[in-house]
Amino acid sequence: MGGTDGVGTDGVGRRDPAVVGEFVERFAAVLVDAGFPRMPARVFTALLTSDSGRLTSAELGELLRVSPAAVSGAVRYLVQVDLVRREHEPGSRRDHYRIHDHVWYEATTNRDRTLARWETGLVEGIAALGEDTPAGRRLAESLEFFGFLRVELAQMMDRWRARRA
Amino acid sequence: MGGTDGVGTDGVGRRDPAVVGEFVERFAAVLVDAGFPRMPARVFTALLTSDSGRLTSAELGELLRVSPAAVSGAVRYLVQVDLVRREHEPGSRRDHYRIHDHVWYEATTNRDRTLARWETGLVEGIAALGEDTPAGRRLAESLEFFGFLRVELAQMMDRWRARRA
DNA sequence: CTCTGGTTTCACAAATTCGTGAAGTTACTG
DNA sequence: CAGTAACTTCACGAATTTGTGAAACCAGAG
Repeated sequence: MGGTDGVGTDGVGRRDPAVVGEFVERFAAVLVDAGFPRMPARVFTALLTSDSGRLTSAELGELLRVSPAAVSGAVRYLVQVDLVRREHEPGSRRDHYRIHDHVWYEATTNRDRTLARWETGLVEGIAALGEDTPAGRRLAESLEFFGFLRVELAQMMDRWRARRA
Repeated sequence: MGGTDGVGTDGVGRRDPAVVGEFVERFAAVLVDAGFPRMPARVFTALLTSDSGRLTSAELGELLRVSPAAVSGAVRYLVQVDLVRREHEPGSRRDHYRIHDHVWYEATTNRDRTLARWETGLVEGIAALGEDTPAGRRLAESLEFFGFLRVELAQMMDRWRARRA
């Protein structure tokens, strides 16, 4: 452990590990009851609150007091959903995990994928119910809403990018 | 059971219960791995696919093959998060549960509440980390993003309302 | 005021999820 | 070509969640 990064004193050095740790737990809890699995939520928050935005598996384990196996699983999930990138440091054995520079941008993109699944689901539903039935029409309206949402979200993210430039 | 509503033949009467039931399960599954608790997801989908958009506890139980207790719990959750309204039919013992006319509008409003919690969480985090640190700045940016998102979502919903009129 | 249909609450059992320890893999190092 | 550090996978035990049956509870009807 180099002690140069995220865990110990970094930059300004006014970081109180106890306070930060407590915050990590609180914020992770919020994510959890928004539907996040617990361990990924904790790892994600740990990364979010690291100055470098980039920690090794070992550092995460130490920070959160969990086994390497737990870190491994959580990280797999986060990479899967594109909130975290694995960085392979060519010439070292340690993997680093970096939170995306603009995480929330990525997160929104994921939302898009979920939305798409909902839409195909709804299309099936409309077929099953018949589009001329009240229920069918309700589903059709839902479908339309999601289409609308998808377009709007894309435009919204464009605006956000513009604003950040 | 009156047999007039949602469950049996309604309106056009071309509804195949087996097919619909299968769809309910599939779509509920999609909702589940978007973070929904299972039973609420099933009840919600059942309501979504009923022609009347309004079913009794008993009808839901029969439709989904679950106990009254399970329905009770699921419905409590759905009312809690404002996706379903309880209707008390003055002069009868049966409660009816109605899906909101424009469910997704309501759902978005809820999202707003969640967003607010995230924001307060982030404010705490910035305090814990110091706003002059890299991590603090990352959190601050996140906070700004969520603020942006909240405003944009509101405007978006206005546009949707407009479009539907 | 009692009877009865309907819903909710409670304690428990079943199923799932979660995290650990230990063994297994992979790939730098000497 | 070992030796070893780091990560991953696997099987298991613990804890949480989920749904059920049964009893309690409420409210309308006779």
